[in-house]
Amino acid sequence: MGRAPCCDKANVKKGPWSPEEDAKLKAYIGQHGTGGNWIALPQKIGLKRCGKSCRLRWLNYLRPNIKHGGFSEEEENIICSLYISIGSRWSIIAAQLPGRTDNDIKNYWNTRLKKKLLGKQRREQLARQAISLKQEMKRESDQTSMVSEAMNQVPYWPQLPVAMPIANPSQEPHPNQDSIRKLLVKRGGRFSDHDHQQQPNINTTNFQYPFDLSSTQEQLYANSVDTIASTTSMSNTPSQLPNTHYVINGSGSNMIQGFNSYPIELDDMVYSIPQQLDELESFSGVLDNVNGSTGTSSAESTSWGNVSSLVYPPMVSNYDASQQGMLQDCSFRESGYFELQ
DNA sequence: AACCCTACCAACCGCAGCAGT
DNA sequence: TACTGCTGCGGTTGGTAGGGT
Repeated sequence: MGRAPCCDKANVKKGPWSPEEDAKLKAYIGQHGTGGNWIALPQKIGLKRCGKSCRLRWLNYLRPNIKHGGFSEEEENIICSLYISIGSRWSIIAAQLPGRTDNDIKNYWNTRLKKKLLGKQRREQLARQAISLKQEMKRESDQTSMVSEAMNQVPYWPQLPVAMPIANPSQEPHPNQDSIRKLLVKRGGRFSDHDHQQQPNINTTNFQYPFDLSSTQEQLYANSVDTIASTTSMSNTPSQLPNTHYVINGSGSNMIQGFNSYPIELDDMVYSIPQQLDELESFSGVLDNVNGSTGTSSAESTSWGNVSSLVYPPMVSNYDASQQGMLQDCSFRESGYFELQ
């Protein structure tokens, strides 16, 4: 029944790897590969390490052609675009960036990109608030003589949609669910029994990324954007904004789109993200909810088939929605999409 | 010089799905 | 069929370097 225990946890070394350990692991894998069994590997080499630890060390640090730090602007754009599109599926995002590991990208996002984007958003919102305050003061001074009339007016700040689950009217699987799933699987995702078998093999020295390593960063970026855009509902929902078109698809694809047919600059992206301020933080949370996932990881290992009938409209502050004139434009289409137009 | 704070990053941990027995 | 190990993934933690006071 079963197999031998993974490792004796009381007898394994933890913490930073020494150069000697690195050399041993690198030399062994370079010569023999991992043998498809990370658990047995440390014993073979004579390392007092857990197999998981060896695997992590190899994948994140010792593997050939690994790049550390120094993310380019193109790479930043790719990371942001994909994060907005698919959430914190770091392995899929990493598959788009040659030499980058999911851990590296995750760290880079958490320590820099997230702050960069949030900071940008906050500055932008403050600027908008200042303008609005000015307008409001002007409006009030204009209206001091019309107080009684104003009492009968429609409230200035209209009621906005709130983040409540809304039943998907159609209950039908989204037609693009399959293509999206295929894309993510192709990128190395894990979404179903069938999909799992198609994961790229990363366990030997002849590891290859699932894309053309000769591609330039620009091509990679364009490919990532175009591929995802082409697999989703761009064609039947033309963009109304100059840069982007966002759809929270509640009928199964659990995609939030932020793509058009040309690259989105980081700055543009900040302005076109529909949610305000902390919404960026909760992007993955929204995805979690849509996925029905209750764990800490965002949609980790969630089957697309589980996604069913919940639609979470983006939360937009009354203030910002009013400023942007978006209220009347927020609508549910018959198809079950919620759109910001 | 000493302390504190912040940012960064390597590594660990727990979970989920698959596979072997 | 049930149990349990293996693998991969994403979230989190802890050590450390660097800057400020």
